[in-house]
Amino acid sequence: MRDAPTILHLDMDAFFAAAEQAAKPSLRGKPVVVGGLGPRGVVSTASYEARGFGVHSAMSTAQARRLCPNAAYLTPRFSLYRQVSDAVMELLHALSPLVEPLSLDEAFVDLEAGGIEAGEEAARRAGEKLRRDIRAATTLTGSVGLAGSKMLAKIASEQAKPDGLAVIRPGTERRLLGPMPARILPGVGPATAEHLRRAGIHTVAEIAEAGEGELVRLLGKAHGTSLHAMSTGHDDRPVVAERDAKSVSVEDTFDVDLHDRVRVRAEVGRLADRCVKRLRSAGRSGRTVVLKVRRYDFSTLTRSETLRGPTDEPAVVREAADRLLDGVDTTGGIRLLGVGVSGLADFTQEDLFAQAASENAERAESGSLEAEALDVAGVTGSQGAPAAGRPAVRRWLPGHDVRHPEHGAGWVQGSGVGKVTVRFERPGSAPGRVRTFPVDDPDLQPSEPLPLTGGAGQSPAPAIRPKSSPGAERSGAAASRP
DNA sequence: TCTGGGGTCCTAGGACCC
DNA sequence: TCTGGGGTCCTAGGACCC
Repeated sequence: MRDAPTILHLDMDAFFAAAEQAAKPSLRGKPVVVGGLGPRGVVSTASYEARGFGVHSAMSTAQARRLCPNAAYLTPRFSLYRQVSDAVMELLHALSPLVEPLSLDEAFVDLEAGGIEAGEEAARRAGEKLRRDIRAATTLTGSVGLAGSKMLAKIASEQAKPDGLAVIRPGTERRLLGPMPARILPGVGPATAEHLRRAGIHTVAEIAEAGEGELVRLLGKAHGTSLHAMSTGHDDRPVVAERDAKSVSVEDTFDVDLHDRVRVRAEVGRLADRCVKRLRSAGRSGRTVVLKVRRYDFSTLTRSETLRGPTDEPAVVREAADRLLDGVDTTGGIRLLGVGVSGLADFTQEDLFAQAASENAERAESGSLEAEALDVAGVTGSQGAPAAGRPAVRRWLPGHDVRHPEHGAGWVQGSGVGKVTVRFERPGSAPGRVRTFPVDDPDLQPSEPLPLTGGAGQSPAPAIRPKSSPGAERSGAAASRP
């Protein structure tokens, strides 16, 4: 707890959806939903326009379509979000060396460690300047919360949304928090809220009144003590710079439940390989292999095995996952499979040789954008990956970038019955026109996201990273429907 | 066509060791 | 041959977060 609001929390507004609207002029001012588009997909982010129809994160995409059939439904493009995120994080580091990212679009900053004067006015000035800089560098808006602790800074940014800044003045926290529902405290999810409700506790003030002993009895030692402290406004957690990951995992939900044991085994093998690829690219190895299985009825189980030492060998992880699968009953159908590695270590000496070899192999492989497009979608589903030997049909994922020698840069609006429709526009352009092509048109090529600023001219080459540049003021936000 | 994917932290029980 | 009290590691599950 600090007596000046020197902890800043930044939260970008509707991040994925806003990035898509910035990249696609025809979508500005329109409902946009980013998420999984398959039959079992869920919403990652809904634009504020879509939220007006009741669409929100974690809702099934099928339900979102019922609520808002006219929204643009797009698959996530993490390379774009990472690009924008890097630019934002760079601005945060300009404020202070002590930055704790929570996700691509959210972070804490310790202003005190950045040498910013301890007082409300100085904090406000820093926060407003940050918001201006973010808008200039990315065209996107972010909301800023300022307070004397992490918890309060986060609550403040939530109150500031969208596109605002809020300060919680030290000394006012108990009065402010007291009437709020218990759910606003970090760590109170659906289960804990229900638990508390059954004990007659609904608000933050009631948590404080219940007392630490009662909360520990209700929720356990760790949860109870921390929750009671939070309810009285006490939170001494420091801002800590990014920590090393403790586990790496990949998982796939299938469009249709898997029944064939052979197929299940094959999928586990693929997941193990993908997991190891990620492990290696992070320069890590791990000791415990975890298999995750979700059955047809959504019941979920995990099985794990700890090896004698850390590994980053695909064969070792695959075989461990395979052994774990032996002990799992798959009758009735499998909805999801996952493979993870935990107990991470940095590389051991003998790993280094193998690592160099595998990285060479990976570099040779990484040339294909199509491969990446398939991978990013995480689309396995009923059709699954194309069987070896069969030519892969190009999949045009809604929202992803393409390039055409005549029409230039555009994005996939939809595809089906052998056709793909593309809207030709780019971040700095006016809303563009739609054209239709055969799915196998050789002129149409998948492409990388263009930067949101700086590349607004004719230059076809995407810049490495968008640098601070105001760019042309956007116009024509209310353009024709897609 | 209810319920993604990537993480973190905590709890609890059993094995094993001293 | 009737039973104690740790500590650490491993496994499994659950809650939560974005």
